[in-house]
Amino acid sequence: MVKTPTKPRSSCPINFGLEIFGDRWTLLILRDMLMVGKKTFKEFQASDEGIASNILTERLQRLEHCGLILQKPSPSDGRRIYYLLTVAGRKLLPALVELAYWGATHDSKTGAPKSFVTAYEQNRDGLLQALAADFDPSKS
Amino acid sequence: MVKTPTKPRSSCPINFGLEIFGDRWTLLILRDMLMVGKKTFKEFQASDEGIASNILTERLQRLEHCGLILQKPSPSDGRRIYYLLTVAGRKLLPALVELAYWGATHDSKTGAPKSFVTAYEQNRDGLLQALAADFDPSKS
DNA sequence: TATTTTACTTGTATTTTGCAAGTCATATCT
DNA sequence: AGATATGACTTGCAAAATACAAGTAAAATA
Repeated sequence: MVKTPTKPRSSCPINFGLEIFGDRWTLLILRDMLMVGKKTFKEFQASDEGIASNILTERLQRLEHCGLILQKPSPSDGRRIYYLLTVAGRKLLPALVELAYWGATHDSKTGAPKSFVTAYEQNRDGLLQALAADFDPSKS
Repeated sequence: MVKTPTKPRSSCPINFGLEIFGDRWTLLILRDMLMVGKKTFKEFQASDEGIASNILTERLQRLEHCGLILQKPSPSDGRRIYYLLTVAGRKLLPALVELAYWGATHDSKTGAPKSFVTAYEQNRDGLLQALAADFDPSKS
């Protein structure tokens, strides 16, 4: 059941984002797509955080509904669906990178690699471009 | 009742942030502090989204618990508590700005001022510095 | 002293989430 | 071809989070 779009609480641009991914799971899916290159249900399910399948289904549908991702069946395997980012979805990369940098520099037990922090601090633009190029779905 | 910190789902730096503000309300409070300059319970409650008082109380306590904000009683009015950002909290500004820019450029009905989008596109660093200076709690 | 303001607290109904198990179409193995 | 496995869901139910309305207490103002 796809959630019928409800009236936004405000016209704030941050609230606009929160109404799409203001929960504990959606941003993790976008992270997996934007920064890890994951594409399938199985791959998202396999992430460390352990999302439940019903939640994953609901979030993927919502993201598609909101125009951040789209489905494309695998040409080689009829069971497999590729979830790919739209242009709007890909534009979230800078926000995700900022969140990742904040977490990497404020969590004393972070698992983020030092290389990420260094890359951000020395050449943010280069990091963004490299990540954008790595996981560009137009190359899949 | 302050939520006792539970074991993180993963060591991902994005997940670290989500466990603090991965809900529909917390980031709005941080927005109000970082970009609007709000400081009191009453001011947060007055925001367009209409947060319930019990939720606001719980979120303020959680943010304090996580070290993103702290309380300081008003010197002039004993009823009033100022909620101020810590250094860690202030460092979330770039992430908030990215989210705001994304929302401003992807919501066709956005209430974000054109000047914000222009300022971001022409001089992101300048915008960040201006916002940081405007709402620096060390000046309150 | 009486009223108002600020920051909560309490209670209850509703909604969302988490977990386990099951379904179903497609694919692979023997 | 038949049996088994895989990928993407669906269902049912308990637990937790959220929304809404109302009430409380300390401090300030009239």
